[in-house]
Amino acid sequence: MEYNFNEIEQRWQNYWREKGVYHVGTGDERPHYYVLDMFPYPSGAGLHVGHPLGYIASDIYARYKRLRGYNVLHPMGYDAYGLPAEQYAIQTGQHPAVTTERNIARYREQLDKIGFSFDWDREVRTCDPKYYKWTQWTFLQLFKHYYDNAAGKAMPVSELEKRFAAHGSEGLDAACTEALDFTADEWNQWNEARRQQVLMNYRLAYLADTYVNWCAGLGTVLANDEVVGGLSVRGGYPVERKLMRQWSLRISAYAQRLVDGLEQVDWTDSLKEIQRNWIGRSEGAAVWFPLDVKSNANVLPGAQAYMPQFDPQPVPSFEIFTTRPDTIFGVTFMVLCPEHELISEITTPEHKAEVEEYVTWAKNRSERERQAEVKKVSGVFTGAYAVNPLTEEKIPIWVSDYVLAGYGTGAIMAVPAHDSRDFAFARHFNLPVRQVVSLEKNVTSDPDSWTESMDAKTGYSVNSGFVTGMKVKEAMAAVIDKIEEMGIGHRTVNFRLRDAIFSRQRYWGEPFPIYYKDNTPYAIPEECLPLELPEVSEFKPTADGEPPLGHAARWAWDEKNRAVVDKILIDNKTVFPLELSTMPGFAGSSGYYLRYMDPRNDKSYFSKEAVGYWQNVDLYVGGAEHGTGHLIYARFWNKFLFDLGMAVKDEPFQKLINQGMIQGRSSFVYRSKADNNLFVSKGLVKNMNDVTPIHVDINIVDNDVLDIDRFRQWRPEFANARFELEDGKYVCGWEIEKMSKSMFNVQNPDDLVARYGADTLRLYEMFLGPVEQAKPWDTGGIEGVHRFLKKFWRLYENVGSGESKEALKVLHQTIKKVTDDIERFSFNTSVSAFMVCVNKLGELGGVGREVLEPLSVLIAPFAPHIAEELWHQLGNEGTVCAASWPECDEQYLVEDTVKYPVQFNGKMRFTIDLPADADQQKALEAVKAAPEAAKWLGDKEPKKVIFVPKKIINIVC
RNA sequence: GCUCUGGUGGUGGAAUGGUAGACACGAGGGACUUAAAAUCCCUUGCCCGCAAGGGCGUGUGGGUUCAAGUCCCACCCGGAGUACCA
Repeated sequence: MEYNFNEIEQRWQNYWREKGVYHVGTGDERPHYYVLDMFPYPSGAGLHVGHPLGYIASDIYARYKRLRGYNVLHPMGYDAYGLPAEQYAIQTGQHPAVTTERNIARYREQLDKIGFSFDWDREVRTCDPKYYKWTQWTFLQLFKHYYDNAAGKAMPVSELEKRFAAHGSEGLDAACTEALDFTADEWNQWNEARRQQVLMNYRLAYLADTYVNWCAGLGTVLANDEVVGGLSVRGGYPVERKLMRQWSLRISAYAQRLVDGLEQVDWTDSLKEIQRNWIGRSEGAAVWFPLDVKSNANVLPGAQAYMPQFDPQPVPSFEIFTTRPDTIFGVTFMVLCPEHELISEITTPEHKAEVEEYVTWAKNRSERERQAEVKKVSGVFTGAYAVNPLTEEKIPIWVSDYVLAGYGTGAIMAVPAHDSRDFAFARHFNLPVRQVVSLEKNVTSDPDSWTESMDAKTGYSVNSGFVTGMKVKEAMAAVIDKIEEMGIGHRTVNFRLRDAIFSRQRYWGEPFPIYYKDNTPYAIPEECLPLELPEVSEFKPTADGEPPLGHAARWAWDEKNRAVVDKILIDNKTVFPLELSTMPGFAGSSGYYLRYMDPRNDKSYFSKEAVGYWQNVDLYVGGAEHGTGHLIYARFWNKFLFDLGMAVKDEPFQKLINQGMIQGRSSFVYRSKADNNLFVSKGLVKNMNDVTPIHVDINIVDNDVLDIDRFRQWRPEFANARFELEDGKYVCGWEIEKMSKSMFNVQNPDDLVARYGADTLRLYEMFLGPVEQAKPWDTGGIEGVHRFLKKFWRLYENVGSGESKEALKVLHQTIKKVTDDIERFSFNTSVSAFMVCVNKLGELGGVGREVLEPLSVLIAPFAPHIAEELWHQLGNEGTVCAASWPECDEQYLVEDTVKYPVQFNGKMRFTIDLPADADQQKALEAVKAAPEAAKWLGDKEPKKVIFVPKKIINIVC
């Protein structure tokens, strides 16, 4: 009987569905294991062969774990909110819910054909109100909590209010936008609006005027990870910085825990490194530099006079951050960012015009312009001076856009000798450079002769007052001690990680459960969730620039009746306007893994029992491109829920594997430049400058040979094409590129499933190479895998009787190899192991069921359909999915003799067979007796003999 | 620039200090067939040689070791992340 994959796969997919074979229950006595894929955004283009790669790998692992006796949670769902559906809606008027629904149906159809073991009863969709109820709920908890640094966790804002009423801000160590200092009396006298304003300074979800990435092309603000090189990741539109009132998540409060948590998880070093870089922790000092308010700074009394907290009439000062406090004696100028509020206060009249012009110019530059011109030095002198608190020198204050508003305090002390950016600036404006660090003790050179700064973090301090002669590290500590003693600064840590901007001026996202009384945001009661996305007449922004929700007629909150009502009823007494922004894509994807544990719960996000049983994700599989977005946000979200006592593990994803991208393999034809209708076969192209390479659809190319007839039909302009052939064929060139429609190199999994079957596709995707590695898709090789499955099938056509020691040995070798390979996620080598096994068993012939039955279980994770079919043909009932993983029995692997490679001076010369228990002496005798040995050993005596049992013999002579 | 990766036949890749190139594709040759498909067999890293055999080979140059694709040092090239983060 032929291997009829279409019929077999259809039959068993139906069976699995009807019997609910993949349905997972929570809480049985089996050990638990949670295998998760990053859920897809259902795009209109459907899946290409790159998408299922990770799903296949995780499916193999999930099935394997199940066969090993685990209760395996393996869910799937959709990240269904997002920009493409909405852009499409703007263009066509088609409601995004409709296109999303349609795309999901298509995805599901494609996924179903591949035979995954997902428990679809647990499916979630981020755009489903039953799901986003909990996204909104979590947002409200973030709104109602602040981060207490002393407690090291999130605490209720209600506690904060009590604290303020009793003690004011005293003794509070909390994450905040701005350090505030007030007494209980002050707090108690403030009105509601003022208090709310103060509380907003601490909330983990807060509304504030912040510089945001404004993307006019998309009509929305974007988070940092959604902008690359000054362009939006989606759509590639330019992004500019703009001061806007936006919701943000105070993710920076968790920066330290996000760094620390990386120690506990089993991720690749490169991904951990990406996250560490993104979080960007750096240790250093915050130092207050006083302004030179009197003109003769050089004769001012001691620096103590400037101590802001002790001076009865504090000298105006500003705070800088430095990672090199040891270089404070080398400061020759200060730089403020163009956004710094001090600029307008300190700029002297004669510099005012120039400074204002520069600041305006700098602020209006697009992010892209600024980044493109990073090498160009620009800046302007304010006319004002600061005083170096340690040297009492007068130091000019400049403004430049190389100092960024968002990092540290937006102000720096410039040490041009030891910072390359300061150096470039100093050279450009002819400012002094003073060496304060040298590699060797007391050895200095003239900085005027330098062509670059000396940024090394090793060496010794020079020209540096009381730290001269100390090692850099000691000098750092000494300077910090000194400034702490003087009360003008302290040791501190800065993070590059910014708070996540959480508002989007878009329609297709979760509405904020927030309404406004007198411009002050208030939470909708949790019992009233979900706040459902309203219908709108248009998906574009409104005429007066409001987000699309501004078009919604029914979008106001009736506080008394606790209901959404018509906007015209707004009276700002009991009916108030609702927030018009929606949440970003990462909102819905940040906690979905927890919801899968208990997806139909309408009382809470997930039950205590469910999370207590499943704990966290054991294995998470997805793309490395989420390193700075989703994987940071989800860890933050989880840590917050952990603080609330909901999540039971501090880290959500224990082990994480990044599947590599599958690249496209594009095919090219070469059109002659001299004759526009002539196409030259690759081998006949003498000079690539004479031809134009043109992308050609990979579907009309087989094994690099072009199907000429189909090429002529492909596009009208090629209808009369002429060809210069080699050996009667037109040979195409190829190149590895991104898989994309425009390059005609997209391979769709459905076509391959129809031609070869899902099992072949699954095996081939794994056979291509290591899961983590990027690799090109080449359909050519799929034939080999398909042939293997046919051979595998044929083994079961004539089942032999009686035991064969040889066949059992092959089986157990394969069990061992495949088990090891799965454990280390080396699926490409397990496919080879199966091929080797089948080749050997094919040679032996007439293999019995004591081999074939375990073998069908062994291959079930990889090729579940054929495994199920053959398992049933052998007379088994039920499903192979619930069988037991075969154990390797070492007794079958014992060898009587071992083939030893024999080396002379480390070079392999020949092999000899020795009994398995041979020792070094026996081995040496055997080697000497071997006829080939004379040639290498001659009459010399071996100087040394290395004998590694069962491995190798090496003779040194 | 910094950080992380990777560099092995015509191609994808294998080899957890111990026979480099498993397995597969492609290519060449053959069997079966009226023919095609399917299937099966042989050859296939490079160089010398009719052969037996030998030499050379894992980006480059050094080193450690009885033994290095694998470990160490320096460099070259590709890919990814990040980018004035003080």
